[in-house]
Amino acid sequence: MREVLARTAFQLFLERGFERTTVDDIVARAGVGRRSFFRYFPSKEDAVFPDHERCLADMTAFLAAVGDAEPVDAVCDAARLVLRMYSANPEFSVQRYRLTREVPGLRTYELSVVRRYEQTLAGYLRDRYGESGDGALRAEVIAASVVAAHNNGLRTWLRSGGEGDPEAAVDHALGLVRQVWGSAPAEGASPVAADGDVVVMVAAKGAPMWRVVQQIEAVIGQG
Amino acid sequence: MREVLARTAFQLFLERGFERTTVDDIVARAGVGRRSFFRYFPSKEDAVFPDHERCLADMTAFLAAVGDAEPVDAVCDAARLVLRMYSANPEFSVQRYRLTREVPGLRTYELSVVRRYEQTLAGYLRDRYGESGDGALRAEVIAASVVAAHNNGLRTWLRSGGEGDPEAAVDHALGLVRQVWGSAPAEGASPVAADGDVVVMVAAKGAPMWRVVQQIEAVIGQG
DNA sequence: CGACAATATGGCACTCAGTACCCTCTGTAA
DNA sequence: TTACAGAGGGTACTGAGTGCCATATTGTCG
Repeated sequence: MREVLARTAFQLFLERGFERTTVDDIVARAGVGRRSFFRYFPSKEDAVFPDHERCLADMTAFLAAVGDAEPVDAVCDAARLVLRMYSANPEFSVQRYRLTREVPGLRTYELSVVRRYEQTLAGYLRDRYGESGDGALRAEVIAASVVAAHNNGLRTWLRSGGEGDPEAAVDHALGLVRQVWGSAPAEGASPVAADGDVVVMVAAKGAPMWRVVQQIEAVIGQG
Repeated sequence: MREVLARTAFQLFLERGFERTTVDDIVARAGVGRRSFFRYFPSKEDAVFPDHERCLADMTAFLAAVGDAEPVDAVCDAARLVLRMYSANPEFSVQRYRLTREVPGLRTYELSVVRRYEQTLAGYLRDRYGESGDGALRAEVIAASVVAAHNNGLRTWLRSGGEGDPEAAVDHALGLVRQVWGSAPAEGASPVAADGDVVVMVAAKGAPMWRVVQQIEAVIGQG
């Protein structure tokens, strides 16, 4: 029933546009009562994103289950759950993308959903980094970076109409974040230095010690 | 008139809460017609953030005026414009912060405003970095990082009730971003290397050339 | 001074999202 | 059969936001 409503609503949104479709239109075509619509969807916008609640729960569960993996890697993997939700239904995702671009109300709604993902990631990182010092700051900045990178890759794929490999675009985008935040095997290079490699470390004077240590560990494979 | 409405509305929001205050309540107390309210504010939420449009325009103008400054520094400075708007009215900003935290509708609205700042910054960075390669990706990730760092510093100050120096918190937060993204005079270090300084740069093997160059330029002062 | 245009404001009626409350139907257990 | 529970339907209401038109108010020209 919930799915019937979501499907009917989406179809009408594509036909007449989001704002020119009333809830009465939806329930009329679906053959149910108006009250039932709001039982399944708290708002008209929710019918456009019927699967984000589940995905958010999946992400929370995923982060609760990852053990002592590198934190940045963990949140990158968590972000990939969202990508998979999109890539599971390419046609739907592309149509929804186009719809969302055009409707301010849907853009705003999507923002609030994205924000919840970001806060989920930030909460995990805060736990890992600790509240002391700049832990919370790092957590929030990294979470924002991961979300921005993920969305960049995702949108690249969506704009292409769902052609090609979405994982590749997102992996590449997340690679930049992992690289910058120190958990990074840079593309084209082996993740650890082999014996005899000449490793030149470059850092700004006064770079914080945790970053220096993190970089070194990443290169010599002690991370 | 616009300011009278904003002031009256905010006062009522503090007294009765946002949702329990109707537009009719506002215009009744302000002594104007209901229609006039929506002439000045497209929505009830807008009355809570009456100065963001101007600030957004200021940011756009600022970015259009900065010359060939280091891009990350430029967007950090642009973000500080927002901070200054908040710190210009500490009492109001703190009250609004508390109000916004409690009202989902206001949180969502604020998100959409923050997003516009982020897109303004990203647009500037895109121009600077160029569309080719990962320019757009870097622009979006850096913009998201700057916004996240700024908001972290800002919220730290707002949570403290407006005590202390907001600039310090935001400078510190933005310092992390500038540091990570390569335009960084790390705290406590001189921004450029002096003659005879021993500068050891540390980078992962295979790090992209633009980052290495950027780091070097930042340290030896050619950027 | 008066006519007049332009802009600002108020009033009214309407659409529509979202909510509260209550009703009906259907299936199940005793 | 009654008793009950839970899903769905109907009705009426609040309140945001819009369109349209009437009414000041202001400024300018003759």
